[in-house]
Amino acid sequence: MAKNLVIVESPAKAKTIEGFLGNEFTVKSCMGHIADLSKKGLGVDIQNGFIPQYIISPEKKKIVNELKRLAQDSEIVWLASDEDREGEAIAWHLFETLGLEEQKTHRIAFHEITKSAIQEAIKTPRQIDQNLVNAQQARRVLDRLVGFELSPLLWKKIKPALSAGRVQSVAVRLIVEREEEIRNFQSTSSFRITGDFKVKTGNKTSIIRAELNKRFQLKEEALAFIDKCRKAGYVIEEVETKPAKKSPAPPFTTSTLQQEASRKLGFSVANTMRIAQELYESGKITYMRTDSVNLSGMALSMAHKEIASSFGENYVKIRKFTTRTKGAQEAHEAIRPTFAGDKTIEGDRSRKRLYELIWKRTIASQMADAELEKTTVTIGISNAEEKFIAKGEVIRFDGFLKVYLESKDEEEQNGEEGTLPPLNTGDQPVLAEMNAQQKFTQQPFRYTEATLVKKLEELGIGRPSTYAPTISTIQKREYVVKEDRPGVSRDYTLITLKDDQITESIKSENTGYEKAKLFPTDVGVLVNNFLMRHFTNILDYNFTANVEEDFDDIAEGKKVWNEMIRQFYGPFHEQIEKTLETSGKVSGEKSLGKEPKSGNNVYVKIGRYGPMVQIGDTDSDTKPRFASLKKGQSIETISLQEALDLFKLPRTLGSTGEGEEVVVSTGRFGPYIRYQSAFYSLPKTDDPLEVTLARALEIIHEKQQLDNQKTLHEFKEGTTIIRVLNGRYGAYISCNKENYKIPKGKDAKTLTLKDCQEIIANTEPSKSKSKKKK
DNA sequence: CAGTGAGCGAGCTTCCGCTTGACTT
Repeated sequence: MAKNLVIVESPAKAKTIEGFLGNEFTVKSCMGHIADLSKKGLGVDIQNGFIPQYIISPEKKKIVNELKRLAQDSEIVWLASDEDREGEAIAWHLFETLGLEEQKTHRIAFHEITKSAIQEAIKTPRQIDQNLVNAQQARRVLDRLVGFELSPLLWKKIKPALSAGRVQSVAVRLIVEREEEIRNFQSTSSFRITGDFKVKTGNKTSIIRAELNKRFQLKEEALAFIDKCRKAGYVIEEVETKPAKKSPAPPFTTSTLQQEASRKLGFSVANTMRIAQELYESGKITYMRTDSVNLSGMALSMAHKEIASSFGENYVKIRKFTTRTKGAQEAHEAIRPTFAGDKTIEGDRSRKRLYELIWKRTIASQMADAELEKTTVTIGISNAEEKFIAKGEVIRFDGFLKVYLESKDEEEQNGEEGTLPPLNTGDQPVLAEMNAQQKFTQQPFRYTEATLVKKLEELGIGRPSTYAPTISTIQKREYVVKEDRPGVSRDYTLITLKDDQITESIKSENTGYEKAKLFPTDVGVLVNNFLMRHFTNILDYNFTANVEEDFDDIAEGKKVWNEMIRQFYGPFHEQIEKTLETSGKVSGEKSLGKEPKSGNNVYVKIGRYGPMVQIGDTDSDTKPRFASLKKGQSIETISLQEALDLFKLPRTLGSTGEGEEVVVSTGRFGPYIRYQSAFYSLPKTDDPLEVTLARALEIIHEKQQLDNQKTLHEFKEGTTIIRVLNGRYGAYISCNKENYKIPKGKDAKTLTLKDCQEIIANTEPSKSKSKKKK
């Protein structure tokens, strides 16, 4: 038995470190937090100084028991969780839970997984920093109080199973407000003038494109200008050449990796994290949940060597990047390849692509600046004040551009500049063509998952480990949806001057096309409005930044943690109580008009199961009728006619010879046909409002035939039916809605009734997802 | 996997931040 037990957070890390330390050391991982607040009630004793009620997380019990056993047999236990707030709390929970003794416990930390860093850490152990632990307790308790008091309020006032929290509610707010900006956006247009000029250099003629330094609001102004230009001459008044340089972006953090993988590879943030995890576990990259842009000395020298040997020493420039992110804790290195010499790796396509992205970004970050030459040419017009400006760019030294250039988000994009031929002041270019194109101002951009992460990080909200889960939570709660939306065609005016002829034409362009963008739902808007009205302070974009300052004070011992919580909780809880009393149920109800044939009122609102239409009032003699809105419909935009159309289902199509009714309706999973108490999904090509009895029977027949192919055997035994079915993972036995695996060595095709009964008697039914709850 | 929406009320839902499970219907 080793004399020393080292506990780190991640198993992959444990494996690496074990190799660095001698056989006197056993290295184990605790897999993150081992204890958390109890989920029964608030998990916080509010009456007695907000004392947290911790329990060992059920899924960690096994690990804790093993660590307990190992700790008892060790002379020294080294708590090597990350050096940040959460890591300190993990160390403290380990200390408490494993029943460690102070003399035999050392707290150590390292920011990079290298042999020297770890040996250095072992030489400088310290005690657990209780102030830092208290800062974490304050963070944890605050989040619990906010989440577990706001959410139940929403259940009472809006609908069940909703949620709210310090992070997710702000994420939803950003999306709701962006959508409002877009709805209120008024597009204006102006005319942009470009001129294509013929220039002679030596005996070669080339064309350069220049843009007028003025835009015209009105078509008439643009026309008048162009008309004037028919008689004009042009002269190059100035050629200005300036050197410029471009520098590489810093190495990846979690947030920038998610952004760049989204822009360059089209990955969702969850996908990026899943693949990065695989790369980490197989030892290809360093830890993927980090807010640091720092690279270890070893990484820098590896990068140096790689760049020098691939591109030459003049391409090397070792740089130290500093983090500017709010609240960064920098417990890890930046995300980088473990071995800079591995340009690529084995593995599937997306793993390879993500790895290469990380490799390029890391290498480029240690390469020389690119040196450019920017040229601006000013062309004067003989009969007008305005000037045409042509811009060009030449790369004199490519530097890091040889490897990698960071992509830009939509809002940052502007036109690329090409090269210009050599030009001289006094040259007289000849106009080949001039265009005035009507340009519209661009509406604000909707968030993608990745640009939302970027925004959250700017606001200091959320952590590398929570960006991806937060994005999926707000989608799971159906506050926002990620969707593609087709664009609309828009006409614009184009005026062209060519061969002394002015022509005017109307062209059309596609605008507003959206791919994988985040849109708020009706429920998202309603919940946001409710929270904004009653809990403005929690939804404030600066709320997190403000409480983080308090946490910092606690960490430095300048504030008492539960005193800070008490000051927050008093007014917060009062606001909860007040809202419970004063606010009625909120449904976002909107009147659409009246149903023509009955004269009853038609409403749209949020009900228990989401957005719905209601015909008739609840206090009238007849019961109102209800129908859910379809996917893609919204309270905001639905018309009276669309609302009434929702009541055309269910439709009875008719009956078959056996007197069984065929009914078409729509459910949670789309339109379906019901016949003999069985369900048949309607193909997308069929409209449930139009489908005929004949067509429905055809669909039923097709499905039945498909099922027959699926069924290998069918045995009837009294009332129970035993089937041998072909599933996605091979053949299995189905009986009384339970499924049974067929043992290896038996051929499904030759199974008899007796065989099946034996299998059923001897095997546990497979767990089905639908009934894992007690 | 598929009918819901008034009322009655039991019993359920929920936070953020650390980390990887599991074995497929």
